[in-house]
Amino acid sequence: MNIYDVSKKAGVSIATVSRVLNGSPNVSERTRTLVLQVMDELGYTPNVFARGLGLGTIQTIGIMCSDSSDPYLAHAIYYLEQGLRGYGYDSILCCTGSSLKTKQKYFELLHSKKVDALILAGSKFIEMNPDDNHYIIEAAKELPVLLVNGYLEGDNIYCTLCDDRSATHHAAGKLIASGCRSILYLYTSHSYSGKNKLSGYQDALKGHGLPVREDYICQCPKNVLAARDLLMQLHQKGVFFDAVLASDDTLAVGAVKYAHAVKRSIPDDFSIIGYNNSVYAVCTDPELTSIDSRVEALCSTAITTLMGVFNGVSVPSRTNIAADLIKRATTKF
Amino acid sequence: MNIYDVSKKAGVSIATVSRVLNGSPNVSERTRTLVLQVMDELGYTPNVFARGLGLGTIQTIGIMCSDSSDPYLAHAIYYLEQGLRGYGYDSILCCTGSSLKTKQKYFELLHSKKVDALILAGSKFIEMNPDDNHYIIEAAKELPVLLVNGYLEGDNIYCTLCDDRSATHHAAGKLIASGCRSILYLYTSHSYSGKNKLSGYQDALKGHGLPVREDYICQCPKNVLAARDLLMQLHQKGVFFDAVLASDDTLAVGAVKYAHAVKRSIPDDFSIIGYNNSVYAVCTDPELTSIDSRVEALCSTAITTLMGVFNGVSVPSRTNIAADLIKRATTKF
DNA sequence: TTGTAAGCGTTATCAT
DNA sequence: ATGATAACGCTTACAA
Repeated sequence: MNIYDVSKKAGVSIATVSRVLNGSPNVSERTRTLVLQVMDELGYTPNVFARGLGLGTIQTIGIMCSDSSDPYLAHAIYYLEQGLRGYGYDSILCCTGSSLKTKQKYFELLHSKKVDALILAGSKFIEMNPDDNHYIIEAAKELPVLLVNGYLEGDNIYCTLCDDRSATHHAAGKLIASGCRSILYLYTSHSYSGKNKLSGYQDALKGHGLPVREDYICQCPKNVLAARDLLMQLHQKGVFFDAVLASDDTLAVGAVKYAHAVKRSIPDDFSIIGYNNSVYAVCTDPELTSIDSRVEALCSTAITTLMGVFNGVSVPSRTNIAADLIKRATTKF
Repeated sequence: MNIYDVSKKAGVSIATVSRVLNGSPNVSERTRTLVLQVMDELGYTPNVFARGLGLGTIQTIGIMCSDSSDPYLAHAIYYLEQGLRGYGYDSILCCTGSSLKTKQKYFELLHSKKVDALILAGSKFIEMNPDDNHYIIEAAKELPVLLVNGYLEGDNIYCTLCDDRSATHHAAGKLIASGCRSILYLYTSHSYSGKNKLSGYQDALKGHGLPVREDYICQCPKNVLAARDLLMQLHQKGVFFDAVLASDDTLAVGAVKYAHAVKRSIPDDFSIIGYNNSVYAVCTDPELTSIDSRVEALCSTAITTLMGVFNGVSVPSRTNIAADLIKRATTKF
């Protein structure tokens, strides 16, 4: 079942069939309907490989993420896949893990599969050491690379990101304004966005004349119980804190559980702000105040940008989106 | 940069290059290393389309799921993608939503993309009306179809599923044994697995001589707050229940929040069991007792089965996996 | 408006 | 062990 079968049955040449297939205007209405009807009768579907061979493209975007089971990335994947499909593009997904080596390997793999563009979802793809990002810059010479919540400068590289720095700056400011003086900052990783979040927190403290104490900046695995236990330890060591600002809702949930365990009252003498405004934020009692990083907007902007690139429209190489602070019950404001 | 360039530079024919590419034994060691070296120098990568055209396959599996942002499915996608990649297969992902029409559309789409097999992840793909599943049976004539946690009988269709019926049967039994007499069953949808879960619950009640009351079987959107509010309403209406068995952890979290809101003590006068043993189970205080449906095992079994099919090995058309009951703090046992 | 024929880069089947 | 060459099914000049 191929284009020849259709052309034979319709009594036209394969070129005409191809034209119908590709919506060329140079086909008489009569022939077009005839061919379409024959296609339908035969249940014909064009062979994607042959088409890809001829066109050098296959309407497919490669999406890389470190871990599709992370709720933030899971949502991103959802929005990306849906959005791309709306433009007629398929998505091929790669979960890379977080080692640089595997990231590079999958990057090459997608590249060799001749995807039309590559979307790197999440802030995990940009390494601190600039040399380690070189492979991305190189590859961008051959296909557009989109970063969703990551930043890298380079030709044919487009970034859409949430203004994490302002978000934590604002959030920390609100905590301070509501009376908190010893705000613990909990984070999971030293990514690009991780760095920004941290600096927002630090600047807010400085801006209010509060000391930035290194021992109030704690790294923690992205895990509810790990966060709870970390806070318990700090508590037992006698470290005093009256608020937690977390780089992820998971950690903030851990903070709620810590407060329950040691019977501190939220938000009266202990405030908590999470990040991502995920379902987790609403699982706890009291429910979490959380920063909404607006994944959906991020993803749809990324896709709009990509389509612009495909259409030769001039698009910004970097788009910033402001975060929202969703107030719930773990803060006094 | 193609096979001709390599053949020219290596001074051999393209056939030889192709043989090297495909690891044919009919190549002298000298020629092989020479060709490999030239490939390396030229940075040659074979064109996937041409290859697909010739072979009719592209080492890619289509994965369909209703919503990749659902934690259960997100995990499934992760395990499937990783597992398939381990066998050298790419995954192309489709999030279908839950309407039959779009499911069919994406099914056709993946089919037309000539994926080597189709994996339907989650129980949302099997409709109650047998006619509506006909398209799957038809398509299975042309490529293997794998159901992860769904069941459909048909040629070239392979199912791996969690024994949901036994799981809820066992869980409800434990609740009854621990003194609960009015167990509310909360569920989200009438899928295949949904039906099984429900019947496990019903049989357990019957088995213990307890009445199965229709008004104790409640449908609820898969949403923490919706579940909480539903229980609040029931409570206000004066409906008495001393336990909730939920078809999803999300609903169980809602039950915890309900208990907090009306100040019922867990587990002393109110027990809760969730389903899926997701991160949600550990977000609440007290933490949820939950049924672990063992997605990872499900997915890896599905992949093993698929590879068996590809290799012409005889594989079971249906594999059942027993669930675990993870005891935490929302139950008395 | 339509048809012919030359690619596209592989794999596979012949010979040699 | 190696080389010619015919598929594979499509797109796209170029001709008509």
